[in-house]
Formats: sequence, structure tokens, C-alpha cells
Amino acid sequence: MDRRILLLGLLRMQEMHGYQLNDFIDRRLDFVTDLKKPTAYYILDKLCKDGYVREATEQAGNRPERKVYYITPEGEECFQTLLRQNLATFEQAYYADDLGLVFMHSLAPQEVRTALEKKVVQIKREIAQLEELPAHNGPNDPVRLVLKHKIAHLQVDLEWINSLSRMLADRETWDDEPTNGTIDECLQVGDISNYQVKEFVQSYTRNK
Amino acid sequence: MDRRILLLGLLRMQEMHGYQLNDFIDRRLDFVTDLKKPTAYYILDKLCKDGYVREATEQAGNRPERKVYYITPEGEECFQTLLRQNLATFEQAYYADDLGLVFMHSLAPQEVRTALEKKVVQIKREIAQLEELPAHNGPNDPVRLVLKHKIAHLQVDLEWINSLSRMLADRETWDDEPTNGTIDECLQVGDISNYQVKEFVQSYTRNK
DNA sequence: GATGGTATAATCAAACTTGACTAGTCAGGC
DNA sequence: GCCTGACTAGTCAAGTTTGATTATACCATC
Repeated sequence: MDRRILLLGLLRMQEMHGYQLNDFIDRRLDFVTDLKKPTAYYILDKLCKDGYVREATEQAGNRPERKVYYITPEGEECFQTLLRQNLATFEQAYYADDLGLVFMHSLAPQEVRTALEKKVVQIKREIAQLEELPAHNGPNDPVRLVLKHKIAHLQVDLEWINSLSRMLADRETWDDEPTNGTIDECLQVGDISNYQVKEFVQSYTRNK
Repeated sequence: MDRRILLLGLLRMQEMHGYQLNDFIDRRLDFVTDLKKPTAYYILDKLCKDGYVREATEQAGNRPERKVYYITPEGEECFQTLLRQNLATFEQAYYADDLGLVFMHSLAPQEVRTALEKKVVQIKREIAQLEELPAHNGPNDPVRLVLKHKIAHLQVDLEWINSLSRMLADRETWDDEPTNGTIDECLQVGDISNYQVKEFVQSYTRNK
């Protein structure tokens, strides 16, 4: 996830100092990325070293001095390359929330269900907030398009959790599931290492 | 994204050595997480230090010795806490692919379209691969449920890109868009810092 | 004119992540 | 009997990320 594209893309529009960049990302691009301030400064430094960005110190009023970042021609070229690459290749996304669900069977079905209810509330709130975000430049504002993408994902999340909830609703235990410890089953059946299988087979034949 | 839950959850089912853990994650949980080997070992070490996991060295055949990890009662408790928390709270997901689209206007519409076509091919291939994954334990195998979740997201991605493509199809330039540089517009209109606004107002009034 | 709160601007140490590497084992071909 | 390639098992240095902190400026109000 190359976040240089974000910084270069913004500096391309307008030279900025670090605070300004971070402030803009926090306020407007909050839902696209989780780039934190120190990381942004780190990446800016790297961009400077690579010659993609130039920095100049500036004094405004009697404020402490600050660094203003400008994109260079090489930076512009780098941005174009990164952008083409970003548009043309699919990058996997991972969902931290799904990690827990893999181990759902460790808790009683009803407890899973009540926990998921809480998550649902938060997702709904999130969707509502995203839908309220102002449109700056008509319906084809790219930021707005990305926003719609995100909302669509969240709606899938809601539907998915709801269907899961229905499955859990009339269930007190996991007893009727084919395997109680699914992962366990996998491990024991299909996922012993080649080496261990062979070792086992050998010891088995020897004992015969 | 607390990946301890993953390691504890697996060790809970069966004690394992590091290679076994990593191998299982690589083969079966590949689509849920991108946990890499050295990170897994790092986290295992930390879990040991915190007393959630115990390690013992073991010798199998005349293989080099290896460390076997067992979950402790404290580890089990930690796992339960993490799991409850994971199920009950919504964790934001971010899409690296959306980062580029924010800057779509930097490239000609037709170029954006052809780039996105390539991404579409990759997403379709990814969906096909995920759909082929074997079902181990009936339709309610949690891993399978998570898989479905992921596929649903990918299908949303496809639809979304397609609708974007249709918008791009009959367009040679961005000229008819309300603003050429959307971000720029945002920056200049609404996103100057409080301090800068005040500074500007002050200098303006002084000059009067 | 002291005080507390927010905004501005950035840095640092500590934690986390990863690509590249080490080092031994085993099976099969020649 | 030796070589190659794949498997087993893990480590390390270098790179990345972040929570906490520093430090000054401005403003309200007491």
C-alpha cells in the first residue's frame, strides 16, 4: 500500500507544509486511509531523499518556522507511474473483523449474536456519517465516488452479519455442527506437514 | 488489527511449532490475513513474554530441534477477551486501491478506463480462485462464511468499477467536470487552517 | 496578568513488519 | 555416491509505523 501516491498527489495540486497535509488528510481523506502524522513526515523525508519532493523552510508571522514541501519534475513522474500501477493492479484488502469470526465456535452462539449486534450498531452509525459528508464538486467528484464504494462495502457487511445472525438465532449450542473445532479438524486431516506424514507412515510400518 | 487472536485461536485448538502455524496460515487463512512468518515469530515471542503461551523445544527424528508452543490458561483468558472485543467492535478497513482513484483526474479518462480493465481481470481471477477453495466442514464452517464475505466484497468492487467505466466510456477529457482539480478546490475553499484564515484576515484589515 | 484550553508544527523512542538470508534434511535422478 | 531441488525451521538487519511528547502561539475569562 504505497502511500507516497497520496502525498505526491496532494503536493501536485498545491505546495504545502506538513501540518497542512496532515490536517487535510485527517479531515477529508479520513475514510480512505489511516496515514498517521509521524508516518507522513517519515514518507516526506524519504521522498526528499529520493528527489521527488523539495523542502524549504518558511516563516509565517512570528510562528515557529515550518517546512514547505514542493513536488519536483521527478516527483511528478513518479506519481504518474505509481498512479498507473495503482489503477491497473488489484491489491488485496484484509478485514480485521473477519479474524474473530473464524473462531466464532469458541463462544456460545447467543453470545456471538449479541456481540455482533453491537458491531451492527457501529456500522450503521458509520454509514450514516459517511452519507452526511458534503459533496464538494458534483456527483463525479472522485472523493465522492470512493465514498460510495466504501458505503457499498459497509452495506455488504451489514447484510452478511444479518444473515449470520439469523443462522445463530435459533441455536443454543454448536453441537449439531459437523465439527466442533473446525480448524482442529483441518489441521488433523489435511494439514500435517509432508515431513510429519512421512514420519508417521514410517513409524506405523515399522511397528507392523 | 490484533493478530494475537489468530495465533492464540490456533494454538487453542492444538499445540504447534512455528513452521506448522505459519504453514497453516499460508495455506488455509491466506485470504483472511497477511501475517508473514517473521511477524508470527515476533508475536509468538511476545505472547511468551506475557505468559499467554509457553514454549518447549522438541526433537523429532534427527531433524534440527524446534519450538512447540502451547497456550496457557492466561492465554485462553486473553483469547476470550480479544475475541469478545473483536466481535463487538467495528474496525475500519481501508482500500489501497481507492487511493489512486482519488487522483483519477490526473490521467486521461480513456487511460483510466484501460487501466481499470486490467484490475477487473485480476479481481475476476481472484473471485474464481476463492470460489474453488474446498469446503471442509459443511456450509457453516466459519472459514467458509468469511470466504463468502470476502467474495461479496469483491463483487461489489467489480460492480463499482464497471459503473465507473461506463461513466468514463464516452469521455475524452475531464473538461466538463465542475472542477479539474477537485482536491485543489477543496484545499483552497474550505481547508485553510484556522490560523491561516486569521492571519489572512489580519493582514487584509491592516492593509485597509 | 495568570490560567486553561485549543491550534499549530513537528519529533522521538519504542514497537512492529518484512525481504533476504542461514542452515540443516530428505527424496529422487544420474 | 553425489547433486539438485524442495521442504523444514527459524533468524536478522533494515525499514516502517505510532503513541507519547515537546514547544510555541493564540484566545477567552477570571
